[in-house]
Amino acid sequence: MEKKKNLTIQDVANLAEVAPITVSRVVNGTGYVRQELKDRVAKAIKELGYVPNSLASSLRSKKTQTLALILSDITNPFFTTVARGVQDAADLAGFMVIACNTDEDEKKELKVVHMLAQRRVDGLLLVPARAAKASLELITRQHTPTVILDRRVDNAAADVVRCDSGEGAYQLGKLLVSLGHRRIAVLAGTEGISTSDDRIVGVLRAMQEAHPAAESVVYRGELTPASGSLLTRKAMQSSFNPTALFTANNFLAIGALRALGEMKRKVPEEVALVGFDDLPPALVSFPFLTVASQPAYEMGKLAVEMLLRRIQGEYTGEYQEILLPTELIIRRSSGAALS
Amino acid sequence: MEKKKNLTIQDVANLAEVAPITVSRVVNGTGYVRQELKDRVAKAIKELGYVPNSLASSLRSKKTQTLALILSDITNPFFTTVARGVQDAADLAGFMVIACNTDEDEKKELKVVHMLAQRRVDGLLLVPARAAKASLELITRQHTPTVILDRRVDNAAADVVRCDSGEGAYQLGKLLVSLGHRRIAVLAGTEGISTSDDRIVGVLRAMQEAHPAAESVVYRGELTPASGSLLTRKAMQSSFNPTALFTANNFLAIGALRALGEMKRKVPEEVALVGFDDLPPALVSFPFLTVASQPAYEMGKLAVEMLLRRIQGEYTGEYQEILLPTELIIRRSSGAALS
DNA sequence: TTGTAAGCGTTATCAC
DNA sequence: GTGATAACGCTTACAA
Repeated sequence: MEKKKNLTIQDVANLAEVAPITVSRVVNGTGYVRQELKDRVAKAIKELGYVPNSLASSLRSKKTQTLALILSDITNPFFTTVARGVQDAADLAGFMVIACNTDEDEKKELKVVHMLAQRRVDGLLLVPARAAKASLELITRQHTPTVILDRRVDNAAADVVRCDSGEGAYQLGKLLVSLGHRRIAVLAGTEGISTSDDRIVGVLRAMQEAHPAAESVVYRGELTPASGSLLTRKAMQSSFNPTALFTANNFLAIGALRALGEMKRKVPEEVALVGFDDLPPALVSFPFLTVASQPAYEMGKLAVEMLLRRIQGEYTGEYQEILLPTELIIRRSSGAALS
Repeated sequence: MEKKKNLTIQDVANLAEVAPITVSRVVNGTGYVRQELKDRVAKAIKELGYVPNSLASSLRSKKTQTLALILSDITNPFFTTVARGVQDAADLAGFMVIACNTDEDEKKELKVVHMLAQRRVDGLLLVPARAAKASLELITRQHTPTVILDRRVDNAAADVVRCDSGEGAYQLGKLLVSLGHRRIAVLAGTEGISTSDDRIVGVLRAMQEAHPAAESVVYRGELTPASGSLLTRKAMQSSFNPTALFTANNFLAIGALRALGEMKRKVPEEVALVGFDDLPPALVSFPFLTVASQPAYEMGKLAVEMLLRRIQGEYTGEYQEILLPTELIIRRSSGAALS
């Protein structure tokens, strides 16, 4: 039977005939150490197969070199891409990332934030579930540097990285109007998710500006394909009889497309479809949807860079908001001008 | 300015007028504590807003309640789904998950495993990059309970959860043969990735069994859409002139489909296409690909359950391998029998 | 440039 | 049931 005892810095120190602190300095590259000692320590570390215990180190130094990413659902390709941006940027700086799902549930979110606070993660990247009130309170009390991602939250003690949802939706709305649409069904998430709220406002503004007589009906539900299908059926079967659909996120668009297919309604010939969030090129063989695309990977990367600046004390100024533009990508689903 | 000092168990103990260890017992639900004291402690915790420091706790108890998931690319929907299964199962047991990407690079993998070892994670879920030799050595030396996911590795000191790639590929091969195909191009990852290797063997076996005269050519490259496109062009432009394509993973299939579209080759009329790994329903409006589907979510969940049994000492027997079946899903891309 | 000593915040161990 | 004490493995602060 092997010994289970873990090697400590003391073991290395003994073998290298130096003090533990010297080993620490070599391992972390802090302070001055003669080359000869460095070599001896390095040799001892390799010989023993010593792996430093970062729990002890973190306990003392109050740094965990760990960030956490809290989002609604890692399964959504938009967030998956954000996550990859986060991980790559964290990696470059020597940080690891703990990723957590909230499923848009404020209670789960609070639970998760509490667990992360216990672990003393150095910083948080949060896609807030609705108001995220309790979580943000906890974060503030604990002084955990935080960047809010993708969404707006009022008076949060945190920096923000998000896209201009209103403007993106406005552009999509203008496009639909310019193509002759006067009756648009808007499918969105439940109230309180700022992206959905802003996007609704954006399309509606475009319609009202361009054509006072334009009508629209807003349908709200969860941000899932199933919900997208359901809302689409409701919209298409209502007396409203829309000629175009606007979906507030990618999953809603996928659901809408599926429902329209099942109802044998041709897109874009019979109904035009535009939405938010492009699907990653890696996932789509034949891009079809007209969308306002958000730079997901960049958002993740930027958010980490901002967070690290706070953590490392390079920036201590007021809370900032980085507002990124969306990109309008016109494809077949929006169709040509109505005849 | 607020005090930055974190509250400790001692502060709670003072306020509740008990010993620190009693607070610990209440927080962790270990040992007996009178209800009255429990209440006093709970009240003190709430009043102060005390958040236990799990670094200290882990240092002493040698448990971090943390698992790590190491995979090639979180951006691949197959792995995203696995990750979600992992996170949900870990969540249920009160564990958090650190997710890391290796990009199929053994060096990155080793680096990541080393960082995780420093953090003393309780267990590892590893999708090994090729042989993963160095990583597995480190893991073995550190006695970190590990489950190998999705792939085969020789003599690893770890349990395994994966799918029967050979059998799945065999079924797809049989299907193609039964549809009349005699010249099949096989697109796969580079040598050493067990899933690709096994799948190649599987299709080839089906072909040779059913029809000795059947031919096939294997094209190897990265497991990306770009690589899928490239290999498809090579295959289609060669004198081999295949009537069917077999892709060893989802990204290769997407790339193949894209290339075939650009080459104006109709699927399945001019070329049939079958592949491994279904795309999650949430991502596809109109499922089209004939595939051998792996139960990604289940795999993640099972792997965690297995790992937890090891960690909690409920199972100490020999290393096990759970070999899951794939599901053959026949859709339009494989076409009907050749005329 | 190197070392000594103390302490980070818990929990294991053993006593009461 | 509850508590005192030491220990987990490292780094800070300071001394040499």
